Amino acid sequence: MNDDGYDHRSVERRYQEAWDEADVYRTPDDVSDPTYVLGMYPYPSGELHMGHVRNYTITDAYARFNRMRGEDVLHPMGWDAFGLPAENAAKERDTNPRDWTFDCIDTMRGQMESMGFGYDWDREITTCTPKYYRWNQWLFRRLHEEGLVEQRDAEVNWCPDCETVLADEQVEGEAELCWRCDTPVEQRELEQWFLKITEYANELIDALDELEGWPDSVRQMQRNWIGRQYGTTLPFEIDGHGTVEAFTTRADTVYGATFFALAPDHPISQELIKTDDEVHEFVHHETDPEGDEPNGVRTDLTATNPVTGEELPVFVADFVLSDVGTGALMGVPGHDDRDHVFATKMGVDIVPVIAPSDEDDVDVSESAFTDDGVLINSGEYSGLDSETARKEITEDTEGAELTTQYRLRDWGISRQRYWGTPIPVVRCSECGPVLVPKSELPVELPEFVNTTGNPLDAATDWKETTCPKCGGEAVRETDTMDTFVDSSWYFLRYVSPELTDAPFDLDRANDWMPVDQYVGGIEHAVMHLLYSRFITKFFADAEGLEHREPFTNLLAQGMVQLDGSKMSKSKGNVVSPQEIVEDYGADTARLFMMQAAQPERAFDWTEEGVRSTYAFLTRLYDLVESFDPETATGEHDAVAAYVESEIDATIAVATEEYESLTFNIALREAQGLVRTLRQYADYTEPHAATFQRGLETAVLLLSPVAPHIAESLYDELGGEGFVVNAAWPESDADRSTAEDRRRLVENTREDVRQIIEVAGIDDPERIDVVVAPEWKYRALEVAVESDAPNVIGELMQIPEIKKQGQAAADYGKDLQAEREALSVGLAVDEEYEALSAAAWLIEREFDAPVRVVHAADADESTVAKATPGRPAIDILEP
RNA sequence: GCGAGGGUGGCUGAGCUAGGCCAAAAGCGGCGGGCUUAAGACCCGCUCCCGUAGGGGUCCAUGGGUUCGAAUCCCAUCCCUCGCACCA
Repeated sequence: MNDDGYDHRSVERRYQEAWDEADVYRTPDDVSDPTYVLGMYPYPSGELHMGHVRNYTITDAYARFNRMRGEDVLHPMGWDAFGLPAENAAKERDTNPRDWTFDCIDTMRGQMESMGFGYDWDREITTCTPKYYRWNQWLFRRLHEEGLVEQRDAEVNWCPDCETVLADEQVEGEAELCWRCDTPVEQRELEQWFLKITEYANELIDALDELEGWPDSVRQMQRNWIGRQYGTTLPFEIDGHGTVEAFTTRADTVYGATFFALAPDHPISQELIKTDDEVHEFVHHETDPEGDEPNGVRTDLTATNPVTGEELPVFVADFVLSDVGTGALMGVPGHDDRDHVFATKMGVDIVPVIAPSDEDDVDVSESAFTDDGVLINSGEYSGLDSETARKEITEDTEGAELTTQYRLRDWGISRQRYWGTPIPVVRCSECGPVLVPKSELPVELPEFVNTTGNPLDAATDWKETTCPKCGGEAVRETDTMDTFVDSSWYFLRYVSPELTDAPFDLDRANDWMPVDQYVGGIEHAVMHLLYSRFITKFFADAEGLEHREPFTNLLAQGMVQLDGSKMSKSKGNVVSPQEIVEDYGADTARLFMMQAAQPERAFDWTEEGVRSTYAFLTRLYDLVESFDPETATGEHDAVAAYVESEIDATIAVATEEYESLTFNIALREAQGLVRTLRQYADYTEPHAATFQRGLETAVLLLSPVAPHIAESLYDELGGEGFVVNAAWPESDADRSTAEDRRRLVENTREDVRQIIEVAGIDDPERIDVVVAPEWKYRALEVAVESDAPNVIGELMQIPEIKKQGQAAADYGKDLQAEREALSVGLAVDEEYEALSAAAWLIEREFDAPVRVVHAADADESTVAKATPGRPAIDILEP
């Protein structure tokens, strides 16, 4: 298909084999503190898609860059191999999840290899193997030992299509759809195993502040998810039903409480159903928690306000949620929007108790005033500001307590599916649930049975066992773990994937962790990343891991789109990586993706972009091929000096950009260098050593992203060994000086063009570029440093300047006028040199000889116009 | 509603966390030129307005402010994207 381009197929195959043979991506166990670069491991669907390619190209390029800079690098890959799709696929294809999964893994590993991703495959992990998941079971035991596992009946999210429970995090949007299959989620009451992530809620939220290597958006999402709120629990007496605690963040508004409300499934509501027909009617028929309107029914009960002693009417209301706060609340219609709506609807009093300030009156008849302010109508507390009042009211009130509430719930990990880690518990009629002893781990999955329910229920031989405690008859727990348990610690397993007596080697993990750069999709902002942080903290507390956070730097990579929308099978707008590799090669695909946009931004895949990237690689290939140092007999002239300075500038910029993972900018530089080299060869006979260095530099700078062709060209240029192991090019160029030089050259060329155009010069005979006299640089320096009100006086103190007479006075006036904007740029010699080196560009463009001259060698009226950073230009017409 | 991030020249999109080097990078598209039998590719320019020597004008969502000076800082408004949401 692309017969015009270089032969990517043979190049890529050759080096993939060579790397493999030389084992170049291996990270030996004895290296010390390698740079740990990790992409989120994939679910082995059997098909590598563009999102994967982008994700793993980022980590691969970064890993290669670090390796070339002499770092030891840990860059492993594995498989998030448990999960429901395997069960569905097995049913469809009449096979079993294990065979299907391993087939998929083999296919995907092959696809990754064809992309040239450099992984240490000796560290590959596969979560569906007993040697991995036994450590999930071990982890479950350890969590249990530390009191962080709990079994309880719970109202759970149930996906009828997946036939399993979902964590809150796995239910999406207002419509409450399953994150995997978009089926509306139902509620069910089931006995569930929970991991008490809430015990870590405070640290999980507080430590976010220190995670400076994470995007703000992700940190904010986690903060929201954890949802910490400081407030007060107040005890309300309800006669005949005892004390009911109500949580409020606004204890300062307690004098404005005019009703009390209970959730429909609150125990008291449930009791009232039996005796109160209206409550029964409401709870069973009218309640509409999904609706926008708050609905409720008045009961015969009253609740005693613990601060004022007032009796408040008690309602059962559907906007009160049993899993928020205590499932009961005090209603303050004057200062809460929703309470206001409800009170208006039910005809409850609305009393203002907070005013914006001392003097202000507040009108709450139409809408609530929800800001903090000053208390009014609040007895002894009137006149206090909201914050103080909250504190005092809480302190003064018997039974009131400062309370912190979280939105975060414990992590329900029970899944009623086959293809997951069996929860290592046996249920004994005598002893209840008993943990499977450590010595009997792993509890391995039985053979798959194709059935409608949970295959583990159907596996009778497996299910029926004896109690480890009393030896009596017992059955195994048939629930398996959420696969997020697998991924909550897999990054630790890579450190010692074969270890048989612990999940990971502690000493090595202490040395190698945390992951220096983690890369993956934003969809894991809460779930996976929160669980991983939780489990890491647990390992720190329980197992002596010396790190409390797993990922130092996190990059959430953007989407790969087609025509502005996400690629997806359902939309049928998928570009297959395999086809691109076939047609253009992995290097083209990788380079195109990396240069198209910053890694965190979405970008559009375009056929045109791919073609032009391929054409670029082909041009580079041809340029290297056609270069013969023997026949390149050019001098080391001004042009060569220019090319050299460009090589150095390119290295300086590209290196910085690679460091910050802004590959797009680094690659633009590298591509710019190739263009410069082509122009060089086009314009004159190149100087062999300079040209050679330029080509080598371009190849090295491109190699992290386009490794195959880089190997081939590196070899062609006489490089030793693999480019993978080559040293990153060095330059002593300073980026800002390099940029000053480029700007000077660009501005000067621009000026020449403008003059020629505006003055209507058709065919210039000669172009003189005159650098400003040295004393002006000196004067500029003085002016920048001076804080005298008028710089001219100060300048005239300097003999060297003073003797310039009127010229000095004129320039001094200019400097004074622009006083605040002045800054020192290049020195006179640097300017002269930069311009001399770039003169050929002007010559070539206007086909006229260019002289770059010092002020001393030029005519006085011309020199007068030259200033530092802005040479005078004199164009001679025939 | 709450929170986060944004609104830049025909389009895409840098710069804006350290205000002056910003009429504002780069790419695309468009225009002109070179190369070529020709097309493509490639190379060189131009692409807000005015201007016969590098000048001037207007400009970075809108309106105000700070400053000698603002795309860059502050305030308000409008719009967009994302996350959370009857959260007490």
